[in-house]
Order: sequence, then structure tokens, then C-alpha cells
Amino acid sequence: MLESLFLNLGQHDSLSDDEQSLLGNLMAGERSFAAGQDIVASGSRPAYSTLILDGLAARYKVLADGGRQFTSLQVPGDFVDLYAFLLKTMDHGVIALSPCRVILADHSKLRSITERAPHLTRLLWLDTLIDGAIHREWIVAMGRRSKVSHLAHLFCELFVRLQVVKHTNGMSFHLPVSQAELADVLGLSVVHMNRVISALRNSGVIAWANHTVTILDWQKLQQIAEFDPTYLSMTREPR
Amino acid sequence: MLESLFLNLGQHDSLSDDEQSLLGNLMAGERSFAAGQDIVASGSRPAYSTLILDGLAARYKVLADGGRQFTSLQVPGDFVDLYAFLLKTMDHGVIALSPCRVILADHSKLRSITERAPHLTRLLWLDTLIDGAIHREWIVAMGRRSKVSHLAHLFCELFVRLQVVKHTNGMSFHLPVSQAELADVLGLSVVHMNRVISALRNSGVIAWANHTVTILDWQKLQQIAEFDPTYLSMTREPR
DNA sequence: GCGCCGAGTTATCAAATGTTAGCGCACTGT
DNA sequence: ACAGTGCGCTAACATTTGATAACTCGGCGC
Repeated sequence: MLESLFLNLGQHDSLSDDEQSLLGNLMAGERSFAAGQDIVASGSRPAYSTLILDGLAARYKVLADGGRQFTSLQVPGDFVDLYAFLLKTMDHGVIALSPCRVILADHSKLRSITERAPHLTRLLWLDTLIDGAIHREWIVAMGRRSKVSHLAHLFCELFVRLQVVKHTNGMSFHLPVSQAELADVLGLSVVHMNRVISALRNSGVIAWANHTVTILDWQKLQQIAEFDPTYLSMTREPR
Repeated sequence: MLESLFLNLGQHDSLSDDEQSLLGNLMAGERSFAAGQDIVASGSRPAYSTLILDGLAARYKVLADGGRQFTSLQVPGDFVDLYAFLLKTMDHGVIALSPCRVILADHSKLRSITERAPHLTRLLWLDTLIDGAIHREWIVAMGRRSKVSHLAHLFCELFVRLQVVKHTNGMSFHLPVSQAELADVLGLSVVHMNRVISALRNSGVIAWANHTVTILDWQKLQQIAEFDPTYLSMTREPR
């Protein structure tokens, strides 16, 4: 059941049997959320962190004028709020974009991992660091890429991340979001989001229908996005 | 000499004498960089992480068309690349925006801290988590705030962060950046950056001259920015 | 079968933002 | 004193992006 977690953490360095059982022991209490439901509420002080087993979720903040901005997309094998273990208070919410199955990690058990399992601790720390690296890439995309390039970059990132946890199907992956939700990822109006999507479609590098994205020209998509996966740290080495 | 590091880490939870001496032992090898010099090069695999003792630095990426985007600003007491300890390869550069005095932390010594000092490890982890929280706030600002609000938010954030390490002077702080550099923070053209700065100045909440920002109306600046410092985790509690 | 409703799409116009160019001022080196 | 240079600032115009509205289409409940 924790296969996607093992695939995710294990891509960076090998996980010993002991570590896998520590993780198995850590994760307990499966839950389900419907699309649109809050998985973690802004302002709360959760006593556990949440791992996605299945579904798509996102972190978000809402401003006074009602504007919403997603700050990350979370796929199976991702902790959506591992940082809450040390940050304590959630300064933003996490929402299920599609029906989500999740499993919980008690903060007290996480703490005992930091006391007793340094290597596993470093791998969990690394997981949050990659989170940060993705944030930085999003900042660059929002600030200095064209909107088409930004969207292309997002598709590259999602494809690669989903591939790691075996949630791609050939050159396709499931993306259960509306154009309005995607607009809250890129920081655009819905109308302009539609224009950008049309442009990327017309360039012939992707198709997107029935909530499924198909990459028609991976080479060219990467070029448009100037995609360099270094920031995802997808190499196995001692950590 | 490590006072700003102690102020920075110590604001979140108390640092024992043992932990302070561990940190003292960790940090060695002072260096200086001139404004405009790279402190860490993109693509490198540093064997140590860098702490700022004095000066202002920034992480950045450069795109193919020459566009540059800063992804963070780093003040005294900040590790500019603590994550490189686990991420291994730098996917971006770090530049000195003003003359910088820094001190280094060997990655091998950092690793031994994770093996032997769990509480200090958690505080260092926390430091990188706050980094991530700041990134998320920047994403929200870039995506959904007006440009004036974005700039106001940046000033709020810098003021509060500099206050923690005692680098403010009343309601003023030193900000040794040109408008062109600031444009690379907000993701704007230089011309538009100038318009935004003028607008914020004309609203009477800040003054900015001789590389010194003075907050004239802290209340109103926070309102314009919708600033909520929760994300900076500035409360002292067990971590 | 019928109508409602959400999502995608397009058109039109307005506002925000970028580009290019130029001016003035303070600072610097000669 | 002088020219050169970096930086802040402004103008004029082009392009991108947003706001509003309307139309289509398919799913879904009645």
C-alpha cells in the first residue's frame, strides 16, 4: 500500500528493510476525501502529517479579494504537509482536487524517527527540500517564463513526477483539474488560461481531453519549457 | 560571531549550550565576496553549506533568453544553501548583492549532527522548512497579488526577518539593491518596477533612498500587503 | 424528452505590463 | 574640469492580460 512512498523516497537513496518497516509502522489511519474537500485546514495545528495514496491534491492560499493561488500539486507518494511536523501551524490549506485516499503519520512517531533513524530522517528531510526546489522552479516560471512555457514546464514536471510513482500510461497521465483550477496554479484569469492552453495545443506538442494529458512531442515540450529535471534530484546516491 | 545564527535558530526553540557549541564547531572558514560575485555556482556540488554573517545575497536562475529570476533573498543568519547538504547538486546560483562575509559548514560535520544531535537536526530542518514557507508566500504574491501589494509584502517580510537578527534601525533597514535587481525579484521589467515603487512611495507608507527603506506607516503597509507573519514561524515552542 | 448547469470557448473592450528610447544626476577616474 | 558610466526616472507606443458577456456542448436530474 505504501508502494508509491517507497518509490518516491527510494529513488534518491536505497531504503533498508528496517527503514521500510519503520515507515510501515509510522503510517496509520487511512482516510478518504471527496474532490473539493479540505484535507488540511489553514490555521490548524495538525498532530499528524498526510501522505497521498491515490488522487491529486494541492496546497493553496486565499486572499481577501477571494483570489486563490495553488502553491503546489501533490501526487501519490507525496506528503502534503510533512513540514507541519516542525512548522506546527498551517499557514495555508490543502485541498483534494480529485477523490483522495490518504494515510496519516503521527507527529510523535515522526519525532521518534528523528531520534533513532538518522538516515531515514535525512530522506524525509530531503523530501521537503525537493518540495522547496519545486517551489523555486515555480517562482522562476511565474516570474520569467512566457505563460505557454510555464504551462509546458508544469506538464513536464508532472509527467516526470508521476512516472516515478508509476502513475503514467505511456506518454499520458491523468490530470483531473478544470481550466479554472489550472488558472489558480499559473496565476492567470480563466479566459487567459484558456488562450494559453489553446496555444500549447495548437503547437501540437500535447493533447488534453477527458482529464487526460497526452504528450505528443516530448522533445519539443521540453524545449518550450526549457525543462531541466535536475531540481527533482532523481538520482540515487548516498544521502 | 555566530550571534545572528543563534538569534535566527533560537527564535523557534531554545538552543542549549551544547547545541551552541556544536554549531560553533560546525562553522569554520570565513570568506568574503564582493557585490555581484557568485557565492555558490549553479551546477556545482559543494562540500559545505554557507551561512551569511553580513551582507545581502540571493538565489537565482537564469533562462536562455537572459532573463534572471531571484527565488529568495538571504540576510545575516541565513544559510543560503543548507539544502545542498542533501540535494547534492546546485540547480541554481547564489549571488552576493552587497559585499558579503560568510562562514562555511562542512557537509560531513552536518551529517554527524544528524547522527548525534536530533533536536539540533530538527532546528536545521525547520530552517529549510521556513525557507519553503517563504517560497510559497512568494508564489502567492507573484500569482495573485497586485504588484504594489507584492512589493509591500516583500518589505514587510524583510523588515520582520531583519528585525529578528537585529539588523533594523528603528523603522528603517538597509536594502542594497538597484531597481533592476528588485525587478528580478518581482518578475517585472525595470520600467514597470519603477512605476510600482513610485506608487508605493506616493501612498506615503514607505520612503526609500540611499539604499535605505523606511517604513512610515507600518499598519497601512501591512494592510496593503495583507501581511500575516504566521508563515515565518516566529514563535518559540518545542520543536 | 426537456431543461438546467457546469465547463470550455470566443469576442470585445479595458487595464496592466513590456519595449525602446531618451534625459538628468551623482559618482568616478583621469 | 572633463567625459564616462550606472542608475533612476519618464514618455510613447506595442503587447499581454483581465473583465464581462455570450454561445456551445454534454451530463444529469426531473
